[in-house]
Amino acid sequence: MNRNTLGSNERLKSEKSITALFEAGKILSVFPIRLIYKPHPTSEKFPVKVGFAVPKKNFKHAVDRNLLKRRMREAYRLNKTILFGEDQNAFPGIDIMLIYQGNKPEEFVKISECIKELLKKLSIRIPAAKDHANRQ
RNA sequence: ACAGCAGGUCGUUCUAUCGCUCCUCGUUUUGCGGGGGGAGGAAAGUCCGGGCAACGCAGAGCACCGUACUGCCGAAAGCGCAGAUAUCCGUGAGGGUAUAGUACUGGAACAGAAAAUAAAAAGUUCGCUUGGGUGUUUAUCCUCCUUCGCUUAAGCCUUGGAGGGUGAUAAGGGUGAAAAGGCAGGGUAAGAGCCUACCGGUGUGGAUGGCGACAUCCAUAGCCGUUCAGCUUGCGGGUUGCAAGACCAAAUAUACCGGGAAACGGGGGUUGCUCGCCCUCACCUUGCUGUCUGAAGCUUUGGCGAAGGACAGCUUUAAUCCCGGAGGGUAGGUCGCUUAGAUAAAUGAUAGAAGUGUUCUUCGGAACAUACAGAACCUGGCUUACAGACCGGCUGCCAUA
RNA sequence: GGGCUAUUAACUCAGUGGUUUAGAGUGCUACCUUGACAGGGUAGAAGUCACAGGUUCGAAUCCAGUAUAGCCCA
Repeated sequence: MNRNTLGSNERLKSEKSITALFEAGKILSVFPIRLIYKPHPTSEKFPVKVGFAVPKKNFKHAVDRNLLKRRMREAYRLNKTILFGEDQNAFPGIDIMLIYQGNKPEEFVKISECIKELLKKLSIRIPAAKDHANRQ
């Protein structure tokens, strides 16, 4: 049974990893959300690490930025099994950053749909990467 | 009741499911379970303060910055409360703004005669005297017209006027943001605080009230100027800030460049400067010269190009040592840090119900909306944003009911 | 989070220590010069001095507020 938790262990926190992610990551985009990911092999129990960002340029007030980050985090928490199924320990390590690109705040339903679509796209790509690694 | 004035308080609530973060207990081990805590009046802007931390710390003077009516509160503040004076807005309840001192120095565009010393362009006046002359230093009046009288006439004399010259004047007019007390009488050729009375204001002395700023009254003096800045005086201020700072861990290479190592000298510390003092031979600041760079753009591809910026030399070389730059490495954790306490940063999401407001209504209800806004060391003020609700005061002219 | 700057013509910058005219270079427009360009010369246009307040007779300038852009820190 799955509790759909999202503790701090599943959060992307290392500044080093984040810098590497922005320099060498690959981009998927479903407006108004952009997803940046980079495979990052690790032996930790929670190999999938995710971060959320809303640019200050588009949203001047901290209230709006917090609201959008909370909605994105909630949408990811409820739908993350789309990416790696029930057992994420069998999954190779990956770093993900979700960035809100629009300049108007959207409702939770719209954000949830976007995140579902993004995670589906990502899950199609990742096994390919895994196979590529196995061939080497 | 309506319209308004100032002040104060509040600024959504409940249920279910799924989550986040901190503390604690138990089990135990990358966790799970129980219990408890988890945004604001402005958390915002960072405009003033205080705590705290690092640097620094014999002393004196100067500079610089801030501030400036009075009393009280306060750790302190450019804060608050209560008041004083002046001025503006409002019918009013009330609200806004300003406030040390003026000995000295400078300024007040344009316009205007003049902008605070002085002078006087137009205007006003031009008197006394038969005349000479005086007023007034030179000069001692000149020209024209009119009129009474005398005379043949020239001319003499008288009245009035115009222009010029000379002297007096700053009242009135006009200019301006601002024109040097107001009004009346006297005075004068015309005028003027030139003189006088009253009023206003200033200084000095006194009385009363008030803790005080100040207010009221009396006497007296001279006859009275605004504003801005410098300046002076009192008071306060070391600088930088929790990304301060302390400890631990991890990692790497010192390659290269520059400067210094004589000690009559140079430099540094002393919170910015000087003296004095101390220390040191690391460097800092300024100036000059030179080189490079330099946006938009132009170009015949050579260059041109404002402001600005950077570097070097003025101060020997090598070894060695020291210092600085540069390069390389690490960029993690704990404390600081909090009865909210995170560190890519929690305080939430979904569904339903209630409350409030607006609109529609078939009076059953329905739809929409529910402000400003999110802690990052703590804290006192200020400022700015804010749907609405409540509380008790006060005011009302044009027409309040 | 904290500490600081700036905003003036299409672009890059002056300016003012309060009033007279908001200027310079480049670019733009027109004309002259040339057989024609470039260059040169002459003339001209172009500004809510970021916004909305206050002080003042008068504000690009002084005062406080708002907005936008940018810089620094371990």
